[in-house]
Amino acid sequence: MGNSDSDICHRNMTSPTMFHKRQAGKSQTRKSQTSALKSRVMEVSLAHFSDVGIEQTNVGDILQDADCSVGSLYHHFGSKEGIAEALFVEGVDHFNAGLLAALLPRRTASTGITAMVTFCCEWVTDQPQLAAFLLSREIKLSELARLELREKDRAFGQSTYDWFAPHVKSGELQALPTGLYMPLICGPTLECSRMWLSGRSARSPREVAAILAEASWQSVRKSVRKS
Amino acid sequence: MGNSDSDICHRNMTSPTMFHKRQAGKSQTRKSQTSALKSRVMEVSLAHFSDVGIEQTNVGDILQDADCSVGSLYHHFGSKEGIAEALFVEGVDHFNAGLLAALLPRRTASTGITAMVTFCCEWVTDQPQLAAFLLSREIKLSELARLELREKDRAFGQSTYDWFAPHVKSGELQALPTGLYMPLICGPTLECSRMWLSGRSARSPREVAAILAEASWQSVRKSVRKS
DNA sequence: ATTATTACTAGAACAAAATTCTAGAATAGT
DNA sequence: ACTATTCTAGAATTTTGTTCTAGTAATAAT
Repeated sequence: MGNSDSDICHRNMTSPTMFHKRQAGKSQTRKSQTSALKSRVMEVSLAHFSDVGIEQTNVGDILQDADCSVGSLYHHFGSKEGIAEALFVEGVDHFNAGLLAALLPRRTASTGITAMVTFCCEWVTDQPQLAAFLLSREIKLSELARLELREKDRAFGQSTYDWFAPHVKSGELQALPTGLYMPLICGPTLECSRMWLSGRSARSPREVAAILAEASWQSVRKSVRKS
Repeated sequence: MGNSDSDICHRNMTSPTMFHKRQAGKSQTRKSQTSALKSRVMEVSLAHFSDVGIEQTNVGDILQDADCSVGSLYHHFGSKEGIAEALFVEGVDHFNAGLLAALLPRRTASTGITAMVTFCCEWVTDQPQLAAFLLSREIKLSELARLELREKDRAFGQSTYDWFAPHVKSGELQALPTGLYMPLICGPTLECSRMWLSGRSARSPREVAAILAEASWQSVRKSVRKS
């Protein structure tokens, strides 16, 4: 008798709605339900994406794990790639903001470089899933997102350069093409991160942060050397 | 009149063969036809993969561009990922071999490091498609290929370490955890490569090779400094 | 030389997965 | 109260990767 309600469902029932509200929850406002749904989808998707990649992740799993309907998902994100895109933009924002927050307060070149490298290492080690996803770069961004990202990138580059410039002028840092500071300072760290995230290395970025910071500093400082 | 042969084709024709031989070519040996087909598929696939990624590439396009049938493709590669896997292994072999060939003959630490960085820059600049594909790392390798790759990786790491060891002992290079030499030496270069390949930077790796080489050298040399 | 075996090619058929479509419910705006 | 908009739902469709069956060329075996 308990299963009566599933028995009476009509074959080929066309009306998709009857009693929804998957969340029996105490009728929160629709707005908050919606945003909860969106972040649930993003959270679940990130787990899948960073685990098996975007391609191997199937929408059905996301739907199930996030307890979301097809309609809702496509309404909010447009496509599977759309979810990836949202995650990507959010991740980049978070990382950039953190890095700037770590860098800008530093008053000397060497503490600034150290802060950058250390922040990278901490960030990657603390949120390996997001890091793996961002570094994987298997995302096909939409034209819109691409532009948005490029602008963010530009602004970020500008901010860091504004910090660098005085130290270059004062002779602490080498004068280099603008686009080379980031690769030189963060390149080794990112490479270590990739290796750790993909299991090719056992040492987490955090564990080697000090070495990386020192090496990066040596690579961009302007120094007088013996020999 | 010319189109008669397409008119007489039966509806629901079940026999798939009639007059094959897509290549009207002067009946080369089957063996060479086959290997030509395989490399055509790989070439075409690389172009697509590096352009839009593996996921976004669809098998139909590869089939068409390489003038290959579904059957042949799956006979030779097993799946879309199979093509990617073949490309990946081939690419890694080529890169590793080239790097070792550039490194091993060098007799001093500084010329060796310079040779490594320079080689990376040249290689990436010379074959941007393959480089972009290898660096994207969106390939889901089979268990078999994964093991094969890990072994190659190990052997490669060993070879480079054998070259480094004497220079570490002699005090020219810093003593570092084994896994850190590659990231420190090639990290900045790879980061620059990624930026150039994805259009975020205008300067090709080759153009900045000298700067990168010097910086990497400074980051791993053992030096006595003023200040 | 003839037959058996194997490697390869071909494309229709199939299956699985992404996305669209239709429609109803909740909310906001007037 | 009514209209417009946003959101949810899932069936229906489309797209796309892969399998299957069948045939051909080349090679090995007898």
